Amino acid sequence: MEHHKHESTDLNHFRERLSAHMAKKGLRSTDQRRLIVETFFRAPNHISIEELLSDVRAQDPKVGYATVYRTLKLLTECGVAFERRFGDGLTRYELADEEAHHDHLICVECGKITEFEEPKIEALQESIASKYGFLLRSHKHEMYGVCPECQAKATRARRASS
Amino acid sequence: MEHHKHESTDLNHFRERLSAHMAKKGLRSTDQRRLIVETFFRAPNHISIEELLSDVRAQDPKVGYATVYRTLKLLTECGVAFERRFGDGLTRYELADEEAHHDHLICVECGKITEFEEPKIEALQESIASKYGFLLRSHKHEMYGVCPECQAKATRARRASS
DNA sequence: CTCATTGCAAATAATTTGCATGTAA
DNA sequence: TTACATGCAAATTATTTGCAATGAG
Repeated sequence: MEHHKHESTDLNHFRERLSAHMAKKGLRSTDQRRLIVETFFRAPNHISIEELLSDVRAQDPKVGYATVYRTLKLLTECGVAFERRFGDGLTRYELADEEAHHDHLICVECGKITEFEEPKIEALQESIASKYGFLLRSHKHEMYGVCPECQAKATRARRASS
Repeated sequence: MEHHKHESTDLNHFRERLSAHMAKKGLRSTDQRRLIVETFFRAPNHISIEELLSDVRAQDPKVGYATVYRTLKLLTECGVAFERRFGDGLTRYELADEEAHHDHLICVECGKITEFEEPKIEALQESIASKYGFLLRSHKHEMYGVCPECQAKATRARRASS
């Protein structure tokens, strides 16, 4: 069940946000940037630089590492992408889709990432932030545990060894 | 308001958890390990390896980088410490104090970290985990925003420039 | 005695940067 | 034509590892 992030998302909104940011900063639209951005939009969620680079190189083998890093930093700065760091040592990126905001359940055994949404938590967050006088910009909520499959696997292993 | 993590915490509980883990794995108790562990217990929360190393070296200048890394990894493995990665590129450690569990509000301007606790969110997390069949181990909940001081600063700056 | 541990330095890994060359605007 | 952008390789940063010497049990 590979899921792609654009299914229900208005990408033009993000394209415009990026153009606005680039215009304001006097940055230029290049073949590489367009390719990287559109590839990112089409990619599965939580993509790493490595994975994205290899998708990009499938279309244009000459694109360099640094350009992907620089472009993703650009997307992060203008609020089109979020950086995420789960337990493995790499940074992953996702579309900054505030509307359909989701958080993450991460299996500590197999690394599988499950997304969830809980409006009640979102509401509580706002009330906590205002209690401390914070102006909320974004958040990260990650829950670590053992997924059903790995629990079953562990049970089976225990049974076999006894 | 520097606050230290041992004020209300039963450190012996953690010392025992560590000994048990070390006994089970046949690991040895050395001067360096004891020094690093006790220094960590006394340190302010969210300490980085660098900071911890410098505290440790104030007591014994010969202790090496690698030993601190190795010892903190040990503490993490046996559930005495948690690793945390906020926005800056370094790993910070905190006591795995599940009882007085707190989450974090991080100021995106000045980096200040404020801790908060919200039992209602903890409860909701359990219900979400069980909905997906996950066995919950731990979680991270970080909210990013602008702290009251930085909001005031921004307002002042705006006023000055107009 | 034996094998884990240490400190050091070298090795990795992820990310960033300097620079000569290319190219939007 | 004028900066900004690119690709490459070298530099940086955080962390890990190999190894000879040390020390715990």
